[in-house]
Amino acid sequence: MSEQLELVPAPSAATPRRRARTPASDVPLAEEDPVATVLVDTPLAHLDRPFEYAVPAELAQSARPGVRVRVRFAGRDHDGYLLTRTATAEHSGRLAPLRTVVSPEPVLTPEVLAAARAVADHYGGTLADTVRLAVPPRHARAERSVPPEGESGGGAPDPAAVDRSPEQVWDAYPAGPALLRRLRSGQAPAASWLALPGEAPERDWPRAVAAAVRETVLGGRGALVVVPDRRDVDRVLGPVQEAVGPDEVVRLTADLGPEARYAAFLRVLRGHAGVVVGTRASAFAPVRRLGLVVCWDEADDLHQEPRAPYPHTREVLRLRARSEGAGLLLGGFTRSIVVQRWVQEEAIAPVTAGHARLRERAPRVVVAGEGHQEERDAAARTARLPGVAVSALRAGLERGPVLVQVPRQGYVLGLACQDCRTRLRCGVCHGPVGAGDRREPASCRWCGTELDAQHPCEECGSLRRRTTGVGERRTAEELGRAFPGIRVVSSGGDHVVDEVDDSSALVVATPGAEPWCAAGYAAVALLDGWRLLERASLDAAQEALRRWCGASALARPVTRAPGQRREVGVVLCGVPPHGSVPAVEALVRWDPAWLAARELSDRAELGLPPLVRHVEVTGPAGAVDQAGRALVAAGMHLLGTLPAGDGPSSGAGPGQQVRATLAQGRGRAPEAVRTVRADRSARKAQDVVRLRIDPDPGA
DNA sequence: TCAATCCGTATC
DNA sequence: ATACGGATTGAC
Repeated sequence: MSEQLELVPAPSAATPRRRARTPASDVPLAEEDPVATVLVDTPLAHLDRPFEYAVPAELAQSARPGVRVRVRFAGRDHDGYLLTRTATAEHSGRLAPLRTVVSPEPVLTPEVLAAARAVADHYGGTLADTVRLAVPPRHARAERSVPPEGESGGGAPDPAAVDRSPEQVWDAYPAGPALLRRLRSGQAPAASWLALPGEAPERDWPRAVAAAVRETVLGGRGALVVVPDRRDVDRVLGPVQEAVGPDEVVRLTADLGPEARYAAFLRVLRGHAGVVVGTRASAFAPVRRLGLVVCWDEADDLHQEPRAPYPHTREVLRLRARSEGAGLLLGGFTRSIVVQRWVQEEAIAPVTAGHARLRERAPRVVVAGEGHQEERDAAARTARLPGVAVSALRAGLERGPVLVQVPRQGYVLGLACQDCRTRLRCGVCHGPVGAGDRREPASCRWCGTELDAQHPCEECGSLRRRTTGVGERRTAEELGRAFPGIRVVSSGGDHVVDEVDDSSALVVATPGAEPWCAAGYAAVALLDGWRLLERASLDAAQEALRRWCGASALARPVTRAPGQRREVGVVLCGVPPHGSVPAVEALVRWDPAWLAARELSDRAELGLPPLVRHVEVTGPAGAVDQAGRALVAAGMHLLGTLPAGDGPSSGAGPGQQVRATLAQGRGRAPEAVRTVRADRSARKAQDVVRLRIDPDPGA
């Protein structure tokens, strides 16, 4: 027994012996530039600066700027990026050697590094966090499968091979031709483009994007197109490939999976493809000689990155365009308040259609309950599907598919009495009772008290209930009955339908899940408008208009013989008369810039974001309070603190989730946020606190 | 007076 | 997470 213990010493016997640290002098170092500055991948905000390492001779060739390396840092191995090679060190102590060069691929290009720096600075975040968003995870097999630089394919496209579309898509916009000229000639125009609705497929927005990309590529530069989701990528990809040749374009989305995603990244990095079409993660793609960045539907909150430092696509692209001398095209059917501000400051130029052209293209919008014949019909205003909508849909169905937009997803389901239809109220505080979805128990939206199953209706005493605010599936069933014999297509949530053909069908969809229809919908009904308008968000009006316009723009292009009355294209249901609701008025007049300008001036008067940079702090009350104080000390001022998150609240203790909003005062927001982040990380604060600068109000 | 231990801070 | 330096403590 004892003999065995001696032969095989217990592990503990070995531990007291200090592991010999290899001094840098032991290893022969690179003769030229033996010092490397390394961006160490650590989440610690107070260590957000490059560190210097010695370059062993055997890594002298492979340790080039931009490569991934492994280094010993704080007693542990960390990943990092080699930033520079220098002859002498700034650091006075002894330098640890680089452990390995993970891959000789210089994945962090100087341009992307500069962009990441600018983004990190703008958002008061760390460079390491930002680079993590910019460079996809390595995949060794993909590295072998993509041909090396300069080999096969690639190169500039042959201008003669590129099809010149007979259609001049941008002629509809007075500033359009100049925009294309400047992209072609290597300049850096910046534009807010309000896309025309009701265009035929050969000149709709994907074609316009493709045309702008083509001019850029023909001018010898690359382009980057960022859209909100996968479906939009699919819609843009074809026209762009047609415009510049299929080999010149890559699709860069997270849903490709790690290998395909890294392979696509490498095709861009190694210069095989000069054009990228992707979702927000592709905003940092290392496109060479970047000449154009496009952000489509820039007001969609999918462009807001949910990971620190929470950059917004339009801001990443603006910073990239500025540092790389590229053109900037921010497009959509509507315009965000942020972009409206840039337009008014003349930082970017508006690219919009003339009035005549717009009048010709915009769908005819009717607000249910405002028609003469319905003036006295109270039911028309309150009915879910008023008579005007039914007749517009019925007429449309004779010519093709019709679209019904139902704003359900993500909104609270209400409960009402089955017998008298009175809205159910909380027994404790009289707040509205509802549930996020059918599986969730119903609770009060104000105080969180769960609904007592025995709580009788306040009006009639009944215990029977029905849900209000019906989901798009049930709406589909109901409408199916109202239009017997018609095919019903339902799209939303986990069953999104990408496209429908031009045959008659009743298409019921939630906002953002509307199937694309190449021929255009023969009619569009927007239901339950109040549901969008009543969202408890600063930008409810803007967001409502964005969703209405998004669906309305899918309506069939207006074709009308001279003198003939325009058909009803869009029926908006469930809103108060439009004179009093700006978002409704903006839809009817198809004037998104007007609403954006109005919202912007409202906020200017109140000193609200985005005119003043602001910081949102979310987390446990105690930690948020502490961070808030630090921000106030750094010159910000507190606008307010609200309970955060849905569902039953857990009382008012320090652990309660809250959200504080602060506005920039004398101090600069990024520095203030950086300081708080560094401070928290140095103190090893354990609470999860999220600090966001200028977050999208919808996200 | 010196070693063992604790604590705060930097991490190359 | 460690590792290190300086301060503190405690035994002689």
